[in-house]
Amino acid sequence: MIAKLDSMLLPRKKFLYHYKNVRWARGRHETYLCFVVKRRVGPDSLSFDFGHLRNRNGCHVELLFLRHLSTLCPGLSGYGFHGERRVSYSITWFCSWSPCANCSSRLVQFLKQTPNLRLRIFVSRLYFCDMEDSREREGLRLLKKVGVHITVMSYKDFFYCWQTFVAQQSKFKAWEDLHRNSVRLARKLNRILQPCDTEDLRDAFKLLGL
DNA sequence: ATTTTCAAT
Repeated sequence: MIAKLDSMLLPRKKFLYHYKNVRWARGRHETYLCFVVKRRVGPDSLSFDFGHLRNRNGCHVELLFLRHLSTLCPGLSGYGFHGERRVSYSITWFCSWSPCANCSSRLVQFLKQTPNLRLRIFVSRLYFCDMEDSREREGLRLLKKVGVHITVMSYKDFFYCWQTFVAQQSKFKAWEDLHRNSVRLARKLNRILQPCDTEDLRDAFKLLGL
């Protein structure tokens, strides 16, 4: 049992390499996704599962996760006796990259027809989000729109992941600039998710007295 | 100052 559990844990070096939130993440040709699944059956029965995945064979890790979802979340789809959804799940995942445009749109599609699933996404780095009009940025906004909470990982999140998903013998030690990078990325994500329709612009102008 | 990105070779 212990051995099985150990093999589910992420090697220390892999975690540090892939989750490092450096500005120029050269050579990260893999993406890791650490997840926690919570299942609510009755008013107070709560169970718990966790693990990690990485992309394989050209398949992005988010889509791989969706493929595993029915096994991970029994009773997620389908209906109970009286036509009501039977089981509610909440999933939190921590991904080394934010989702690409295609993965975002697939997730949005899935979540729209699965209201009994709540998803919270933490990301270490933002994937192709430099251009103002990038499809990746739009994808993140669509995720927000269907109720996904997307957050940039901070020290406490890396710490939690280290405790939960990593085969470690030592306490988590922050790399140089972890905090600075996290703050920079969080600001960038906020700007991306900031609603910017005309209504809001009008309010902003009013506020500025223009 | 500039650099990368769920590879492809």
